[in-house]
Amino acid sequence: MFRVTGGTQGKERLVAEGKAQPVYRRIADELRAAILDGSYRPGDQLPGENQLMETYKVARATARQGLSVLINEGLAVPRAGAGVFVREFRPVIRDGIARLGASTWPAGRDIWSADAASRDLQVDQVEVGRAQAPDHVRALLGLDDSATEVIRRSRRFVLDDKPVLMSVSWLPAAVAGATQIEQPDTGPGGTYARLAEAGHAPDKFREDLRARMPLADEAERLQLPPGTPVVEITRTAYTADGTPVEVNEMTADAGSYVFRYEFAAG
Amino acid sequence: MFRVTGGTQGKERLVAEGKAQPVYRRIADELRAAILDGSYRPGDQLPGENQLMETYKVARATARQGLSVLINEGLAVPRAGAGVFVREFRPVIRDGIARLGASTWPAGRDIWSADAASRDLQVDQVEVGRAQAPDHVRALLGLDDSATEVIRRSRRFVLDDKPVLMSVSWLPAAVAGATQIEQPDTGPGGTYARLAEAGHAPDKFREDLRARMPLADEAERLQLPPGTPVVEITRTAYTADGTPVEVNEMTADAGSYVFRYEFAAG
DNA sequence: TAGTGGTCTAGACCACGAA
DNA sequence: TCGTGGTCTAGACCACTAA
Repeated sequence: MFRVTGGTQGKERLVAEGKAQPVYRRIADELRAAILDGSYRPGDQLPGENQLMETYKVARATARQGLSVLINEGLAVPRAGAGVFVREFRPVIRDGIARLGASTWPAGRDIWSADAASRDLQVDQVEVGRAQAPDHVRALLGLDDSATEVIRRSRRFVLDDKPVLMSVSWLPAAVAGATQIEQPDTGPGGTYARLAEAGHAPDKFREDLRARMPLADEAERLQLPPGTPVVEITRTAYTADGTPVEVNEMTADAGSYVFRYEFAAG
Repeated sequence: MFRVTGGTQGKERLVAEGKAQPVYRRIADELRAAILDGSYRPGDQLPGENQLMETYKVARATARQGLSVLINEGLAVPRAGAGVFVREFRPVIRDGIARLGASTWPAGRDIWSADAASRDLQVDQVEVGRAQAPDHVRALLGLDDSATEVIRRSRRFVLDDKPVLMSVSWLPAAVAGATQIEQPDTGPGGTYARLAEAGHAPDKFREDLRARMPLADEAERLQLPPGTPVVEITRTAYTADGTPVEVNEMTADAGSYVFRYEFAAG
């Protein structure tokens, strides 16, 4: 053989195993197993590209591809210049239905260490003003073409110096115009208290949740490492007579949240 | 210059733009913009590796890396031997709270085309039997060390020939033993009807939702293309006196579901 | 300063899908 | 059969982090 550069070889071994497994998958599988069985704990440094090249006798790109599997699975996080580390997962619980007193519910130990109270939550990048409602918001608010002006409130939430959620809220100008909702600071009780004062008290809520991978700009604004999905929540508030008065679109770092809903049987 | 092989060059252009952007990101950005503005529609084929190599005068690996960005963002799906295509998104709505009659709620046009009724749902890979409860389930069920035996029911749901959800349910043997819950077919009304007959009617539910990337074996069982997160739902059912009687862990294809919760204000 | 990941080149062989 | 993506080699230069 006078082949000078690469090409795939060594399939014999793989075939002999009965399963044609690419090398990079074997690397990924072994690292994954070591992470899941606790050989590497959250925060630990994993073997890097150079070490994997030696251990498995592969080219840089192949070692890299093996690591990229774990990174895309969200099990590992790369830090340029430092190494690849096992991801840590410490979410906050977001209670979708706050009205149910905690006492109503059995204590039931939590899976997640919910020390939310002791954490530091900041609000950031506040933008408030009038705007035209985008199509899907217009549909949800039931606005006809003659009244598409809305109050738009955009904010970012930062937990312990890490951005965790972006929120954009739309309210019909006919409902929320000329109230404190048009100001960055909505005052005590927030938007819903102001809506109540204006005779549009929210009475029912709908939340639609969807998970997907972030676009590049979302990943940047939320400082998401690769392998981190976002949860998109579309919340619509209705008055007692069924009129929609607010649509709130939230984009949350999936690694920072557990979403909890509690409800009674029919 | 007599450099024979690679290395990074052409940074001049990038610096001139004021932002050092790697080539593969520029490729990804331009393709993404074309997808988002509708130049490519869901299902359309995108330019492949070979074409991108020509268009941008880059090596195969670089073109590939550009495409991988879109694939990991879930915007594109690769089909070996065929090409890379714009992803189609047609989720089903899962209603977390079924008790609220549809009539209670304003019609409010849906964002998602919810034609769930006309789709074909199959149940698959059913496994029913006795088992030891894993630690976190034991904690949620409040089992002490003397009574850790549970009924385990594992199933997979397939919608229109595409697996969309895996479900594993655990019930204390003391509660569900010697009932039809131990059989693959639980009979009319299902598990909850049998629990009610046995004097353990579920009265309250808690659902904890979390999104993450699938592990390799989950991606395989759910036939998930890369760039697709899963939603992990941990549902606990309690009787009226607060005793937990079931824990159901579900793993759903995030691309197939929108999760909906509706509730009233406090 | 030494080591890490990030980006890139220029090739190669393969299995698979569509025509 | 031909084009596609999937896997792999063997290099290179860079920016960044940590000691």
